[in-house]
Amino acid sequence: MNRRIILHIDFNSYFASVEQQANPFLRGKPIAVAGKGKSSIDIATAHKSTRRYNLSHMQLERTVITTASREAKAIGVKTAMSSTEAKRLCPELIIVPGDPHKYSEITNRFLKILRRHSDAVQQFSADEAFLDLSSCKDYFGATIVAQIIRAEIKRECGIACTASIGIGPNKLIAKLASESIKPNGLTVVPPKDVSNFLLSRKLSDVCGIGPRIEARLNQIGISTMQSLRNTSLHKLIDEFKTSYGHFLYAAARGVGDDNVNDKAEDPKSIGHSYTYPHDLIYSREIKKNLLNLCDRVAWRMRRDNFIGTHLSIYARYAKFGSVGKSRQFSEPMHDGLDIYKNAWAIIDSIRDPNCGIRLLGVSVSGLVKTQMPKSLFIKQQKMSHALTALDKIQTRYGSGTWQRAATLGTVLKERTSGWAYDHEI
DNA sequence: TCTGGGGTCCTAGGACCC
DNA sequence: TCTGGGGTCCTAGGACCC
Repeated sequence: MNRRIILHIDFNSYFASVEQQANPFLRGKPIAVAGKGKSSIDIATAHKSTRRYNLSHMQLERTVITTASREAKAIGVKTAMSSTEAKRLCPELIIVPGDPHKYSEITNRFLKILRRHSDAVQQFSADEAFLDLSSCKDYFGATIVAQIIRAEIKRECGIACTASIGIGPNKLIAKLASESIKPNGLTVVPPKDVSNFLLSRKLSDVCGIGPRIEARLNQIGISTMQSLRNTSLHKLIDEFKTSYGHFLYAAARGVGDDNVNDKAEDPKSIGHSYTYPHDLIYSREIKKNLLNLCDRVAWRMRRDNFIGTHLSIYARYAKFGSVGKSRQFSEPMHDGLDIYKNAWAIIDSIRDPNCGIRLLGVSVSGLVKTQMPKSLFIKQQKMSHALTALDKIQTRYGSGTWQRAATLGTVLKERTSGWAYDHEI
């Protein structure tokens, strides 16, 4: 029988740990990472007056905690808590703006370590991965590998970075195991222990059962893993449809996917969204921020050689209603202005002119990998070099140091030959 | 209890085609 | 013009993950 041994590894307080590793001043202190920092036009004014390691009041208002350090968690600061609430709870909390580049560097280092120990490594998120350790003789052998991995991470990623590890016969059990002891845990659940281990878990511990599903399960009298196991497949399918019903039935029995897919798959969509420090009211400011988002999406598409045909736009209003619309286009998009042109047509058709916009989102899907035409590619390379240089300036001097001319009080007007800037406003 | 930003997958209904 | 079945595409919305 082809029995698998799967390891799941999860960095503890990942972003916060990386920040503490990078800056000894932050070690041992309650810190939290919030927002992405320096990511949009309108954040600029909010950012200028801040000290290096704390977000301004204005930025604080509309960001949530992405990661809390161990010290902050001890005081009750949690992921997804609003920054203002976190600060109220823990006034000495140091809030650090997130730095995705820094984290992806550490993630690459982390994945490199894992690949020394298995050919099949599947990255699950920035700070989580699955490894197929079926080549180990038994669970004891896999446990030794886990200890070596942990020692290597400590040595190569830094003392502040710790990880929890779970080992089990499939991804479902391995992940539940790694989450059962934090931080720095190592939990091994061989097949003979799966049943008892699973019954000791809560419904919401299972990856795939969120708060809504949990509430629905409670409503039909299922509140524990045991009661889920006692429920017939027929009843689960009746309540949750075929695919999800089968998932729940299998999960209750510890049956899950054991295929560690080590091929990095192409993304299905590329998007950006942003919550503005001030609500966007006028068409002009919506346009300039929309163009900025479209530029960022297009930039990533170009960088990774994607074109896309499906565009989704999302807006959240100041009073918390929201609208979303998506549309399929026959002409593939790869340019910021193309995306902007379509995005504005969509948003203009659906938005409520009486409501300020709190959040704007742009996402392109229907992605196809393509080799750009050479002339276009050279042009884009020049543009990409320019943007890289501009990004560096922005990183050094703060957000808003540069922006497209079109977003400086001008709007775009369509001409027969294409799009042009026009001083309409 | 509505507080981000990056994603994924699933379902349902309508339109359209053969 | 109506009726029926099977299939696909498009769009909206919901739920989940970190």
